[in-house]
Amino acid sequence: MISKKTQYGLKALGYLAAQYGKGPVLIADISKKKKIPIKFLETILLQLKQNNILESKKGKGGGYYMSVPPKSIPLATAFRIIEGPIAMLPCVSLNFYAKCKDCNEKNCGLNRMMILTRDATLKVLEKKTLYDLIDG
Amino acid sequence: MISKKTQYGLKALGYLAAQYGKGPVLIADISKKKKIPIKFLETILLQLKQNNILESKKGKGGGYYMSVPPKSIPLATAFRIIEGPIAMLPCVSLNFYAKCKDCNEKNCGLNRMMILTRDATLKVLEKKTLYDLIDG
DNA sequence: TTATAAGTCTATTCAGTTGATAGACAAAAC
DNA sequence: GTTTTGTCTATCAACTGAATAGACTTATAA
Repeated sequence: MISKKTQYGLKALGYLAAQYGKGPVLIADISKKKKIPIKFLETILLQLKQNNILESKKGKGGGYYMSVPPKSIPLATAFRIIEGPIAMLPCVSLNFYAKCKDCNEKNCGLNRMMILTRDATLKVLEKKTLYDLIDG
Repeated sequence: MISKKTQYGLKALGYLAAQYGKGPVLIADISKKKKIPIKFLETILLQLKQNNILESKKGKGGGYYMSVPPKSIPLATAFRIIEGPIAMLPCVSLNFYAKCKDCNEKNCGLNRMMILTRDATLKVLEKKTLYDLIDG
């Protein structure tokens, strides 16, 4: 199960993907349309900006927007920024790897299975993009 | 990321799968070999027993054991008992479904993507079994 | 140049879950 | 009937998730 934060973040990205090319969108607008607590949403959008998924403009007429085509950003990229690892265990994570204490990975049955599921999930998340999050 | 509990539980099952047919195995033995805190392990094994994945015998010569071939139990079954849902969101879960408040599922881009990843994961976890958790 | 509209940052809160431990209890074997 | 083993209840600290409040900064436009 992913966190509410990730769920909110991906929903917001889907909304911004749909508005791509139409200029900045207010946080308050996203919050209202996607039913996301506004203060919570603020922190998520900021994090996405700091990781170059979004850009923003302050002041009147400001807001958040995508500066590259939604199709150019895989879901996996956004997912890793908001949620973190895609893998089910640190010892099979590509981007957040951590060694498994008390366990020889080369020999571990669980490790083998978790690699299989990781690859299956990754195949989807690497191929699909923010464009695919658009409703309808 | 799955919980330590699930990680411990699956490791224990791999160990018991390897001992299939050899009689009861002590909790203390599993704990020692798999480096799992014994009291924590107790609760996990009990839960697996209550869900018919394991059987147990009290008293001298007792312990936990599998009463059906490890190959007959898909990983998905054990996973759902210990961890819960396999899907990333309640609104795409087959066994733990919950409606998505404030969101029309038929229309939701995120919903569509999460179904794809769920199916990819499920394909592995339904096909592989406790037998595949055996080390080596 | 000032009023206002927006995003940015810090900090705090509260609830729930995770991971773990202690100790009493119950049943089976010898 | 004593020892060995699993079962149950209770409790705990630590962490994380989700959310909120409020002060601060920057940009626009009148």
